[in-house]
Amino acid sequence: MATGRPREFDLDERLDRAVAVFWRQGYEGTALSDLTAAMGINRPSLYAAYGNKESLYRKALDRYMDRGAHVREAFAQPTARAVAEHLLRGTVASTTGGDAPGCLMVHGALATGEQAGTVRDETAARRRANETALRRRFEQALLDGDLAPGTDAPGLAAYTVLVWYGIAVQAAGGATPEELHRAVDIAMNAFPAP
Amino acid sequence: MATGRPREFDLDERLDRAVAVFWRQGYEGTALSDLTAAMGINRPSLYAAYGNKESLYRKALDRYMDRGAHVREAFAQPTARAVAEHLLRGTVASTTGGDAPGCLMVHGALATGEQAGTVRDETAARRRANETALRRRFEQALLDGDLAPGTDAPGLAAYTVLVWYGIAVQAAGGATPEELHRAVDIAMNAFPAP
DNA sequence: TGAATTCTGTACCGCTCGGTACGCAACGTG
DNA sequence: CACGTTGCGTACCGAGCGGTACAGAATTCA
Repeated sequence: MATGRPREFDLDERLDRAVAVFWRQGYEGTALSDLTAAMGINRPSLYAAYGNKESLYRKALDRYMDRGAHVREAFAQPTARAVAEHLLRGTVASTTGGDAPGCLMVHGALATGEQAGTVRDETAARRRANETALRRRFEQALLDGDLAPGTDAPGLAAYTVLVWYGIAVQAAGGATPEELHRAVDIAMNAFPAP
Repeated sequence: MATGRPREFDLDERLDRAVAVFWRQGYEGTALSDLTAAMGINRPSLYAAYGNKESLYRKALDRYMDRGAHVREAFAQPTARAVAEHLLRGTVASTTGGDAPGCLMVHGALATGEQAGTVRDETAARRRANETALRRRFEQALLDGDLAPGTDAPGLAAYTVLVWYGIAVQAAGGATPEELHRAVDIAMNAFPAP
């Protein structure tokens, strides 16, 4: 069986560049020509390797979440409070650092036209998945005795992601890490003490 | 002096419909054909009355902020804590009620392509203006003795808008008012007590 | 070396985008 | 009623969109 001409670029490395573009410009603000220019490949190569624009966006979302190391690290923290603080501090860092401001899961496709409805829903579903994971973690903390009995774990999860995504919005608008860390200082006061 | 044929529609009433479309779909997700269909006017009428798409969007932003009664009401509350709580409760109501989910100032143009850069910056500037206004209100509260001396008023303002915009993001993803109110219950714990 | 297979680059497709030219209709004024 | 002025509706514009056909180049296997 013949294998054919080998691909001349690395799939993941070019996908990272696509992530950066979607991150900066959102799904609808990104044209295929933006993607091909940033990725350094031609259009047919893009289609052969990643499928159409929507499919590429989904792959970019996957890649983005896989690379969000601070989220995994956060969930591994020993206490609910540490989980939340690690998450929020890490979010400040990742939304104001390097590639692009903000968070792909927030402004990749927050409000869109009808055509991009499935993309918008998919992005929203991933945000909800974060909340669900956090709620489970907090419910575990309740069982562990790490959170006081009677603590509203779902409410706490809703509150935490809300701050999370609020950070992303403000970062997209040019907020500085210092400013956001001060806000996180205050946000942590809402958390049960220990 | 001759006055010419009178306009056959009400400027503000049709502008409200444009607000609803931008609110639902964002700036880049909204085509002119979406606007003309929703507003019930033809394209040349739209251009004559409101200017081009970008100009219409700005007018929609103005209209949206003018109609955001809960924000004005919030700023008139007697204490800093009441200002914040009124603001957040009102945001929950307005982002999950009637017209469209979320907040135009958040997802009207959060991340965009280069073409819409000025629109994105304009929208971000309005978000910053909210923060500035809130900071001033809190600094006044400090002078009033309503906030304890040494309280971080800018940080508190940054925190409050962060929760504000976080609510908008979650509402856009389909969060219920009950869920968001529970999160606000917790968010208020971060506020200095009285 | 030749056949089969796969990637690359050019050049193109139909469609929709934001924006406008132009002729007609509706008004106030003389 | 004639005129100037303004809004309305149709029909159109160039440009850019997402997506693809096709021919040539690069590779493996027989």
